[in-house]
Amino acid sequence: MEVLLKMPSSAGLVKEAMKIVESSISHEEGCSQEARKEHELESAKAEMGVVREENERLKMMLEGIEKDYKSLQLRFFDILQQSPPKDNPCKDNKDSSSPYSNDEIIMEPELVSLCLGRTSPSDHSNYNKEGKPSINSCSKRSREDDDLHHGDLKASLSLALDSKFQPSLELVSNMSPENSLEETKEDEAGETWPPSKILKTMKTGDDDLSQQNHVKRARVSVRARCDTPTMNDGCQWRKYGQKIAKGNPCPRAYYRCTVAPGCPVRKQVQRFADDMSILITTYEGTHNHPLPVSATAMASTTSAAASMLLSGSSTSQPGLSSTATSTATTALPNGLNFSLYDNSRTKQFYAPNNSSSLFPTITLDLTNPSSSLPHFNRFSSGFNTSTTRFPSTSLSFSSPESSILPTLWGSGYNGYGTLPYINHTQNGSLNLGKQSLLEQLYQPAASQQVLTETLTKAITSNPSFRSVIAAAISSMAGGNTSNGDQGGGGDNFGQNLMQSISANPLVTALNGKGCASSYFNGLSSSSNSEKGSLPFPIFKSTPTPTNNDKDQGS
DNA sequence: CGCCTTTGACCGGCGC
DNA sequence: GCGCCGGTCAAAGGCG
Repeated sequence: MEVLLKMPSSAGLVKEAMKIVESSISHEEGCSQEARKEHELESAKAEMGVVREENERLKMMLEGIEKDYKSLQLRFFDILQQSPPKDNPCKDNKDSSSPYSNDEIIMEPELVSLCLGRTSPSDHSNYNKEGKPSINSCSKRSREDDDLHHGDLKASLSLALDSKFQPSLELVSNMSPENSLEETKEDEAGETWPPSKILKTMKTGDDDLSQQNHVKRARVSVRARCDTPTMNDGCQWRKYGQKIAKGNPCPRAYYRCTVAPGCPVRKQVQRFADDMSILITTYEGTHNHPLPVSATAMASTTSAAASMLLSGSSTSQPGLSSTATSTATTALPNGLNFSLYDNSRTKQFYAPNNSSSLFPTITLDLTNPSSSLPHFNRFSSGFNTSTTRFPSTSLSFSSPESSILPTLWGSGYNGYGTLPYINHTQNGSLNLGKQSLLEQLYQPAASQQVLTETLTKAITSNPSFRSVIAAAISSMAGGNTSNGDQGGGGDNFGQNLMQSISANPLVTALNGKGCASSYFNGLSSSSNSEKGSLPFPIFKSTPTPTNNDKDQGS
């Protein structure tokens, strides 16, 4: 639009120049060097003609751009008008003829569900004595959201940084609660993972609810190298069972969140059969209580991954699920690769066990492929991938070359250099090849431009990818100044994200230093209320001298 | 004493 | 209908 303002002024300058030239012509009549002057005049006129032509071309271009802009603007408003606010499931839950109706809402590709484990104590008031969400609070919150956002396709990522520089992480997704898959699960069924006895009553009472509950039991499986029985993800867990699963000599342990009574979140921990050093932790459900700071990062990541999974499982994303070829790899700038796998053809995904195939499962592979796992395909061996009722998705952030963020990911088990390695193989696969996204995020400012373009492409190409990026960034940054601006439209999400990244003083400091670990080290030494633990203790596995299978938060 | 783990039993889903 | 398997329960015992 700057050009638009300048163009008329430039045209005016041309006219004034013409006047000056003409006046000079009349003024200099009768001079002795008339021929020379005329020559100059001719050349000046020719020059003016060229400028005029160029001016006309620019005007034409400007008009075209203006037309395109207006048409796009009109289309944008049309889209906004054609997508009215989604009804709250608390309002019309009984009206849903299909049990998947709410899923469709959740899986709206333009919506980024990042409502994760609750960190705000105020939210705790929304739950009743048993720690279960109350319907009233649900409807209340949804009403507030509706009033606030009027159903706009808005999403914003807010990284809150409190005064003590604690990594108080808050992911704000300013959609109505029904767009949060896990919140919906809790609100609808009252309990995400109801015991079998409760399920019995639910079956007799409301089949729709049970079906919805069944459908939405998305799981997030995290694979990480860990020499301890479990990963320390910040939450408190109580072991309630152990089983020998078929096809794996290592027993599978079942844990239940004990941070708050009645918390439906459970996790399964099992060693990878082919590589005992790899621990497979499968999370299911949503915490119905404020999470410890140390647990928010993992909750963010898993929740966002689950959101990505569900969004991809229902919406056919052109270029991802509908690719005719089994595999398509797109090389993006700065070494960022997108590998798209058609899961139904290549069976590239893997499931930790057979049971996971009963539910949509997303796998976050935090192992370093270069260390002991030469290729991702290795995971697919030994797993039953033939009878999956729900597609599985695996996400791996990989940086085989170097070990970045060792403090972040591998503080407890140094030397593993655990790196996120993304493969999205449910509908598509996201392979962050030589350089992981996170690594790029913390590169020096020299590649900032390329990074911006890369991120913009990635964000805009796959809406679900936004969730993962947001979670990853939030997991890394852990804190940021929140300007409270939640009015960013869905189209602006990527832009807002980039602005958040660039405006983030932490990232700025990182860019200045060019070293993430130094930043995190400094952060960890600056202030820490978590008993000396790092501010991002996800996947930190504290070496336990005993054989206890404890996985208590730090 | 309270919390935790262990472990066998039980239940439900699924395939044959 | 039966067996397999995953998931859960709950009693028993251990530990701080």
